[in-house]
Amino acid sequence: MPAAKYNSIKQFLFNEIASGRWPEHHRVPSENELANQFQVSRMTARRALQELADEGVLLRTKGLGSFVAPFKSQSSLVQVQNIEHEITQRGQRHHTELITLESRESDQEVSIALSLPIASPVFFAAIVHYQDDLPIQLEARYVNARLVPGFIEQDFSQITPHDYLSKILPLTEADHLVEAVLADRQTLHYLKLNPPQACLQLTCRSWTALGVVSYTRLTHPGQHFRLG
Amino acid sequence: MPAAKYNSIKQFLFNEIASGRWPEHHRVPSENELANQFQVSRMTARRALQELADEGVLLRTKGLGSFVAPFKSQSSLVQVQNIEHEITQRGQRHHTELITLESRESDQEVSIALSLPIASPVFFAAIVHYQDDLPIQLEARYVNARLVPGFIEQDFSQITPHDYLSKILPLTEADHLVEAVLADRQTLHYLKLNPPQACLQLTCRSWTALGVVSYTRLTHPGQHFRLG
DNA sequence: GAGTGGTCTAGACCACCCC
DNA sequence: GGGTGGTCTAGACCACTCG
Repeated sequence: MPAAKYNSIKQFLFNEIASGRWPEHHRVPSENELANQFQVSRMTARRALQELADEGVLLRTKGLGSFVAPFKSQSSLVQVQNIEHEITQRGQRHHTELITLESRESDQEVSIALSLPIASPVFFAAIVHYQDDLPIQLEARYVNARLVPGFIEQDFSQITPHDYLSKILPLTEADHLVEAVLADRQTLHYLKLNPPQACLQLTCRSWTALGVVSYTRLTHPGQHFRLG
Repeated sequence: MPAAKYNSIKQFLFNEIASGRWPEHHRVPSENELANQFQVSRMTARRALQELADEGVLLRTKGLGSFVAPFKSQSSLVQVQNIEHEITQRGQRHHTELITLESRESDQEVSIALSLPIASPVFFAAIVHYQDDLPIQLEARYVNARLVPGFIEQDFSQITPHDYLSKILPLTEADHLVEAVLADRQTLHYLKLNPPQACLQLTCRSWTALGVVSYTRLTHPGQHFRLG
């Protein structure tokens, strides 16, 4: 089955936004312009714009046009992804320690989570977040390299991965899984804990209209971290 | 401006469902049937069905038709309080073991949680919830005795505390705290675990307009319980 | 007045499902 | 084969915004 025309147009529009060529509040082509450009009827061009508006990517105003919507920040659970904000808002100091940042091929778990074929190019980042001098979060993040090719060139001592992704992409949604786990050897080491140690572990996926952007495991020491 | 036709059709469909005349999985009229019935084009009838499907009210299958979607249960976190519902919905058997049900005087922690003076009359219930034969939740619940005097006379092998409270009171809200803890001796015993064991612990308070009704600690074995 | 998005029409072809 | 939903077309009228 061939790709639907309205979907091609959606992807074109989304790419312009995701690549940064169209910043927030940028005016996007009108229904008629897209209809001419893609040689489709106005109803088909309209559907692409309308669905992106439904997904929160565009804002449309009668008589004015369609515009790139301001990129969303977080909802309640996503605050955990934005731990820097959490910490600084409490008046404490946040800093990070970069453990690794590298290109990998997706294994089975990551492929499933990111909806990619096995051995697809992904980036992996591991970072420890500190609240004052207390290690409070171990972040292990896989990113779809095709959707965010610039990820691996970032300086994650200056910006957190979550902030970086939020700035360049309109993240439309996220799903979360919360569980309690015993810290393994690496976690004990990076979070400077002594066994046995219960940790609160969140597994999150960030979405855009084009698919899953990142798959992240956030691990927190149980005695220093609660989710309200 | 007159009401949009597609909106009138949406409201008609929604009313049939909300009134109970069309139960879950009931087949709703097809696009062509609605188009005839309301004297509109198929595209307009289609829009009504499509938007209701986007909103999760209908499920549509090519070649089959459109059907009333199963009604949503409560939000994810509240499901935890209603673990019986969770378990039975997954097609597994739920039963409970009552450990204790007694009158107490509130200590400092409970007094603060229930907004009561110290040594106020409260009821305390401890219950183990089983999923099939696996202990999956240890419930420790304090209830404001003044607000729910009948609590202590209930048979909690027949009804869960949460169901009982939901039935006699309009619970307006609940707040939750999620943390990871190492199981203590009692928890290990009642949940039949071997140390060391990480547990996901939820602390919840249920409110009505009159004040805090109950203060509950729900403890789940980490390897058998996730929060989605 | 020109352009925009919002609604609507009367057709069309297709893939899918069930009989 | 007949009905369903999924996609698409080439028109139309409207209310709105802006210059």
